[in-house]
Parts: sequence; structure tokens; C-alpha cells
Amino acid sequence: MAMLSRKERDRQLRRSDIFKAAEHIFALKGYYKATIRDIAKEAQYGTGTVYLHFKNKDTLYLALLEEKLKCLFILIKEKTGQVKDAKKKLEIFIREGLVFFEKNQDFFQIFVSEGGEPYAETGFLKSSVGLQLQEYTENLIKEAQGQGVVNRSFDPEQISDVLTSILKTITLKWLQKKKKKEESLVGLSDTTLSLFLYGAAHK
Amino acid sequence: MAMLSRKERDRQLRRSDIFKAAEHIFALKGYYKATIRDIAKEAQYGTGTVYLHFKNKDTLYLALLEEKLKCLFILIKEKTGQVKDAKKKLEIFIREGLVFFEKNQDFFQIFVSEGGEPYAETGFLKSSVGLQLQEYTENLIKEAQGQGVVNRSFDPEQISDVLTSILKTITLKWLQKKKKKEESLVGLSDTTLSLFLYGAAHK
Amino acid sequence: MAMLSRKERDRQLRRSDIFKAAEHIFALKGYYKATIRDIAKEAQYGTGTVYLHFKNKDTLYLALLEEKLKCLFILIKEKTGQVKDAKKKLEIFIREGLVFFEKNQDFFQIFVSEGGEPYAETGFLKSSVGLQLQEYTENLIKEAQGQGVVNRSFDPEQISDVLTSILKTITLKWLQKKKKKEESLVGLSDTTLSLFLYGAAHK
Amino acid sequence: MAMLSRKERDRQLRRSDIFKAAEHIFALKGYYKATIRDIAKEAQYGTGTVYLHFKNKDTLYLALLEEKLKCLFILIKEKTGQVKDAKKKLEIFIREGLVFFEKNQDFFQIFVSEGGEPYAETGFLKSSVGLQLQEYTENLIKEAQGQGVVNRSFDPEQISDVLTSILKTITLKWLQKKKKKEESLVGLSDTTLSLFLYGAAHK
DNA sequence: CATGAATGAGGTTTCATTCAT
DNA sequence: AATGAATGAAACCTCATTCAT
Repeated sequence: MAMLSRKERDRQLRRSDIFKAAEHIFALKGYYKATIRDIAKEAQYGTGTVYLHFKNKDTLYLALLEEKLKCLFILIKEKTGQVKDAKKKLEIFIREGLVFFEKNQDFFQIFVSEGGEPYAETGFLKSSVGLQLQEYTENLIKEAQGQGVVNRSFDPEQISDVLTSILKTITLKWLQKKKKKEESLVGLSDTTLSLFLYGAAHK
Repeated sequence: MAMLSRKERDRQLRRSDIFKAAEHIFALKGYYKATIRDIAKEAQYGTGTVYLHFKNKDTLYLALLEEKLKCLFILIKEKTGQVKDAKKKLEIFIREGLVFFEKNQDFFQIFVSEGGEPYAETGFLKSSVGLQLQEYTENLIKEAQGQGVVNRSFDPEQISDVLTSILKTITLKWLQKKKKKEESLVGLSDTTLSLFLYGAAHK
Repeated sequence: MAMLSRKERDRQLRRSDIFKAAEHIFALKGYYKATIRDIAKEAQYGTGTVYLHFKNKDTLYLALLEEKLKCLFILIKEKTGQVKDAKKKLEIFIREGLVFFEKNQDFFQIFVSEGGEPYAETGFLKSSVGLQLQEYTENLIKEAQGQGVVNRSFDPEQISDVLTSILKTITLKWLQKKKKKEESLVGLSDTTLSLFLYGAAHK
Repeated sequence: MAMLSRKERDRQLRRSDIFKAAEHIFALKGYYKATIRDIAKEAQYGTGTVYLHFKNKDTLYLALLEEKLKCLFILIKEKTGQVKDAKKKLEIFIREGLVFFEKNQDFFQIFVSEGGEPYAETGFLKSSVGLQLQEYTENLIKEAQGQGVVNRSFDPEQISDVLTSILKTITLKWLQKKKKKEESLVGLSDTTLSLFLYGAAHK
């Protein structure tokens, strides 16, 4: 059984190598311009090896998205799970989101260019974890509405999307300026929360 | 010269036909899955004809983006140009943006899946009109800050991007729900402005 | 309309070029070892050109088979159509079959290695013309049975297959020996008919 | 030496396992679509193990053919060896052939789709046992000619091939109809002999 | 010996782009 | 100018074969 677990561990290692490479290449070139050969080379494997772990390019891409989103989702649930105060929860949600994006810039690149490509076929099908995360966010908003933190007249679905999109925008801007300023992304948490809750007009 | 101008007019007609077809096809299939033949067929021209007007697929795509953005830009400038009050300006900016997106849903589809594809190479190169529009929006915010409508402690660049992204998000959501509700997108102008200025907490 | 017919003629010419090349290459290498590139090169076209005329390798192969079988079928029908005497009919059937195989040795090679490959999937699906030919042969036998030329106790389907297989065998043998003897295949018609009708024991 | 012979016995067991699997898979999918992994899996061995026993796919295929043909050859020799009467010999030859094909339907499938594939390269190279069998059949015919059972004016090589091909055809037809009728293949022996010796016209 | 993960050559197929008509 | 057939580069993916464990 020690043998088995070692094999399994090795297998996971390869998978992880390929994931890391794929993350990098997809972020760099986008879904279509990234070739399986590119990814294999980056991971220092042969082309066929990739296919030992993922049925095809689509599958690899989807799996990568799922994996990362799962990490984010678990993180968010962990950090916000025990908190009762809705505002505090939102604060943590935003901070942890930014922390995650700062740590996973390659993934963020992919995440942003989403809506784009391999999903085109299936319309706007989000990955299953993506949907869960979306739902979770929506519930966060509903809770906040319940506690009077967020205006009840808003559509929670809409508002949760807006929140997500603000997070994306802030991160994107930060990435574009990263070279100039040496500021950490998580430092923008307060601004983001404030912007979301009280808007741009807040004095 | 009448001859020349007729020729020129014809030329512009072809260009416009191709644009219309390209807009439709790109929106439907995305940049990569759309083929030049698809577009040519949709426009009822031969494949080669497309190349008489656009050097290549990229160019066509970029030109399409530019053209549409130019329309939007001109529209925005026209409508907000004479207005002095910054809040009123923002209001118009939002309304006209939504009106435009409602009228140009194909274009919006392309616009959203942007960040995506042919730009991957050049990093986050925005089209020149895109940059102008961005700059114009930024100035709108600066003006609003000058008039005390928007909080001066925010980075205007950041805030203008957030505004844009909220517009996108609202539109996207609306598109997804369009079948159910029979609501017009422009009807969401007030919500959007309010959300932007006073945030989600606004009572 | 002269233009159109020229275009159509050209199109048929290309198709025919590709057919000829495919016939040669398939005969030489068999279905699987033959590559589309081989065929394109043999036909002196680019690889993609083949796909302008045939959706894929399978289609090309099938179409080739169909085309040739159709020729054979039409020939057989023409030659045996007006003849009333069943024995005479069989005689002509055999002679014309051998004539055709002698003239289309490449095709025969393919025809023989049939049962083999691209049909493996669909079980023993014969091409539609193949089925027609088979049916026609069977009717020939039935007619011969009706006229007392062929023993009525035999299953006509079985007997017609045996006849076909004897033709194949004779041709195959002839091909293998061709280099040595300088005999024409059609010269074996009488032997074949005799063998089929009266068997090997016939004195 | 007991050890060695045990080892050798084990070795033969593996070989036989692999053969059985290969026979099944090749019959099912044909030479090209059958993969070594398929075969290894069917035999419940690892992929590499196959290569400990057979240099490569071709070799395995050829060896399989040889082995089976050897069985058939030995069987035929045994059964016809002591018989003096040529007609009796032919009768036994046919019966035993049909018995063998009925028992080895997987092999027959492969045998039939022969001419097909891995031989394509070497033209119509028959396996060495195949050649022996062919030669043996030819001698059977010659003997029959000597005894006045078969017409001496026929080329014995040709006639022996025709006999073989009739056997194949009868078997093939039987396989195709097997589901409908519940007839045994060997029951067709008399018909086959009669067809071969006296032809289709025989009253 | 046995294994099965790794390899990479090579096949099929697509499609942006060119060019003769 | 307009066309669309031709091109061939390049991508995806499979699988025979090897080799470290």
C-alpha cells in the first residue's frame, strides 16, 4: 500500500507539473494559441504524456479552471464560514479574493479572459465549481441584505456579479500598474469594500 | 470626382457589409471559431473579397472593434459634451452606454469576450479608440471629482474602469435574463448610477 | 453557361485526378498505410485540395469504391441486359468481369483487400452499389436456375458469392503470375465458366 | 532441468494467453484498430509484457497466423494422411477445413481480412506455413488429377486456390447467416464438395 | 521478469492567405 | 475588382515501442 500511495503521489505530481505549465502557458498565450506541445515542453514532458493525464486540450483547460476555482472556493468558505457579521464577511471575501489573485496571477489572467473561448460552444456554461462560487457569493449578498448591510431592493444575483466584477477590475488595474508601483494587491481591500458598499461618491 | 466618390462610396458599402457580417459571426462563434469564409458567405461575397478590404483576420477584427468603439465614443462625446453638471454627465454616460449596448448586442458580445483573443500577443493592448474612450471616461471622473461628485481620494483611472466594468456586468446579466423578463436595458440606468455612486449599501 | 460547364468540368477533372492517384496509392499501400499526403502528392496537388473534394479519408475511399463498382455494374448490366439465355448471360458476366479486372488492376487490388478495413466498424457493410451488384448477380443465378442452367437446390445467394469468389481467385492468381506468362486474363473466361458450372471434375 | 522446463512451460502459457487475446482483438477490430494495449489488457498482462514475447505488432500478428495455420495444417495432414482415395481425401479436406473454421471463428475473421494489411508491404507474401498448406492443397489436387478425380487440364495451383476460396466463401456466408439459421457449418461439407467437383450446374 | 508511464513520430484535418482567372 | 480553388503550415491526438523501476 505504501507502493500504491507512492504511485498515486507520483501521478499527482505529474498532474500538478502539467497544471503548473498549462497555467503558465494558457495565461501567456490564451487558450487557442497555447499548444499542447508548448505545455508539454514547459512541463518538460513529451507531448503524449499530457494525454495520459487529460483526455484533450479542453479537458485540461476545464480541469485547470475547476482546480483553481475550487481552491478559491474552499479558501473563501473557510475564511468566511464561521463569521456571523455580514459586513465582516464581505470584508473577508474581498480580502481573500485579492490575496488569492495576487498569489495566482497566471490563473487570474486565464480567469479574466474567460467568457471567451472553450465555453463559446456551450454558451455561457460556467464550470460547476464556478457556479457554486457564484451561488455562494449570491448567498453572501442575501445574508448581507438580511442583516441590512446591503440594500434589499437590489437583485442579489446582479449585485454579487457586480462585486465580482469590481474585484476583477481592481486586480486587473493592479496587474497593469504592478511594474510601476510596488504596492500589494491586498492593500486595496478597504478601498474595494468601501467602493462596493458606499460607491464612488462616498466622502 | 463624382466617379471617384461613387467608387469610394461603393467601397465603403462593401466594407460596411463585411463589418456587419463579421460582427454577427464573431459574436456568434468567437474570434477563433469564426472563419473568414463564414464571414464572406454571410456578407454574400467571395472569400478573397474580404482581403481586398482588410489585410487579414486580425485587422478585420481590430477594425471592427475600432469602428464600433468609435461610434460609441462619438455618441458619448455628443451627448455629454455640452453638459456642465458632472453628475448629469455620469447619468448620461451610463444611459447612453446602455442604450448603445442594447442596440449593438452582437458587438457587446465581442466586446465582452475581449481581453481574450487576438490581443493575447500584444499583452493588453487596447485599440486606440478604446484608449481614447478610456481616457475620456477618466476625465469624466476627474471632472466629477473636481465638482465634488466623486470622492477625490479614489484613483480616477481605477474608478473609471470600475464604472465601465459595472456597465458591462449589468448588460451581461440583462442579456442572460432577457428571455425571461421583457425589460429594456436602458431601464437599468438609474440602478446603475445609484450603484456606482452610492454603492450597494445605499438605503 | 459555357463558363459554368467548364468550371464543372474542371471540378470533375480534379476529382478524377485525385481518384486516379487514390486508386494507385490505396492499391499500393492499402487503406491504412496510404496517407492523404501520399495521394495528394501523387495527384500533384496540395494536401488540403483533397479535402476540397472529399470530406475525409473514409469518404474518399468509399467514393472510389462506389465509382469503380458503379462502372463495373453498369458494364455488366449493359452487356448482359439484352441477353435472354442464362448460360450466355453467365458467360458474358464472367468475361466482362475479367475484362474489367484486367483493365483496372489497381482497383482490383483494393477490391480484394476489402472486407478489410474501413468497413470493420460498420460490420460487413458493403457499399450501396456493391449491394446492387451482389443482388444483380444473385438474380442472374436465379434466372439460370429458372432456365435449368444452375441446379435449383443451391442457395442462389451462396452460389452467386461463390461465383464472385472464383472470379476473384482466378484474377488474383493471374496477377501473381502475370510476369511469367504473357497471357491475357480474359482468356481464362472459358475455364472459369466451365469450372463454375461443371466443377473441377468435369472431364 | 525440471525448473527449466517449468519455466519454459510458463513461457508458453504466457504466449498462449497473449495469442488468445490477440486472436480475439484482431478479429474484433482488425489489424490496425487493434492496439497492443487492447491485447495486453484482454490477456490481463502489462503492455510491455507482450514485447517480451513478440518483437512487435507485426510479429505477433504473423506468429498468430502461423500458429493457427499450423494447427489447421497439422489437422489436415493427420486426417488426410493415411487416406489413399483422392476423392475421399478431398471430402475430408473440406470437412476438416469447415470444422476448423467453425471452431476458430475469430481466427477465420482474421484469415479472411487477410490480403489486407500487414502484408501490404511485402506484396502477397504468405506466411511460410500458409505456403506449405497451399502446397499441400496443390498436391491433393495433383493426386486427384492423377486418380482421374479432377480434370487434368486444369492448373492444379489455380484449382487448389479456387477450392480454398470456395471454402472461405461458404464459411463467410454461414457466419453472416448464423444468427438466423441454427445450422452447423460442417453440415455444408457435401454441398461444398459437390459444388467444387461437379459445379453449380450439376443436376 | 513484468510493468505501464513516457515518448514522439506521424497521421488527419482545418483554415488563413494567395493568385490565376 | 471579385472570386474561390489551391495551398501547406501547424494543431490535435494516437499508439507502437522503450525502459526505469
